[in-house]
Amino acid sequence: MATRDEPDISRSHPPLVARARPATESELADIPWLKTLLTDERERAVADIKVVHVAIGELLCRVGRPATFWFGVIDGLLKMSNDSSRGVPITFTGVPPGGWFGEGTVLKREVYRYNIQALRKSVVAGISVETFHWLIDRSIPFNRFVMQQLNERLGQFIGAREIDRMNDPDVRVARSLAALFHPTLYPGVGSLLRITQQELGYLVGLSRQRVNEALHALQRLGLIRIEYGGLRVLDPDGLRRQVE
DNA sequence: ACATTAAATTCGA
DNA sequence: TCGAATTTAATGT
Repeated sequence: MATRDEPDISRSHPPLVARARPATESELADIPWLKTLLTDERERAVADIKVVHVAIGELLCRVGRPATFWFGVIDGLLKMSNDSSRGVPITFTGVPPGGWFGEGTVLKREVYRYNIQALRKSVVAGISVETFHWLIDRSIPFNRFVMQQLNERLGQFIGAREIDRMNDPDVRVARSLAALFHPTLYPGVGSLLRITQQELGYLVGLSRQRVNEALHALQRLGLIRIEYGGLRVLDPDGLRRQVE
């Protein structure tokens, strides 16, 4: 049997909160919704923001834990998976820098309904449920940002169902890339997507080799350009329009 | 699975 | 502190 090329998810849940620290200026600059707030709102939000560094493979939140934070990715890449406890993963979504998540569960003060795992060494920010609601109660731009996230994510999950059902690996990679590269939902991502072929493999559920082939196929179509340690998206719509 | 190449890190002056 | 040497990581076949 070949060496298992999955990240080790067996480590236990460390006290993330204990490791958290306030955000630096440059980290604050990477939080899209912060710019839309009024001065006093921004002050309160900034005071509440906690930043934590998570190691590769580390779990940020787990199904069933009570929601205490609204999370956003500053740097790195997270994998959101909604997998049944035994067996087949249902849905994967990548959360690149600039993406914020958990609003659904935080809004309803429920428990998390998915696992969040760091696909690479990442920097994650979070604000408390209390501050989240405080902002929801008074800032319209903030509401707009959250609503946009919700709406886009809904579309993503619907789209993910289709992707899971497609057999053609090239198309699966294309569509997954299109999902990752979503300017509205992830303003932090430029046209350059820093993701290794290995990571894409985890995300899409294919071997690294097959991903490599698929990427070259997409490059031949002029949709992307392969670069070391990542790739450049040249034609997001073209990726999205790939059909089996 | 293996060979090649890019990038990150170490180390010596 | 610079850059050459070494190690690690990613790619391509």
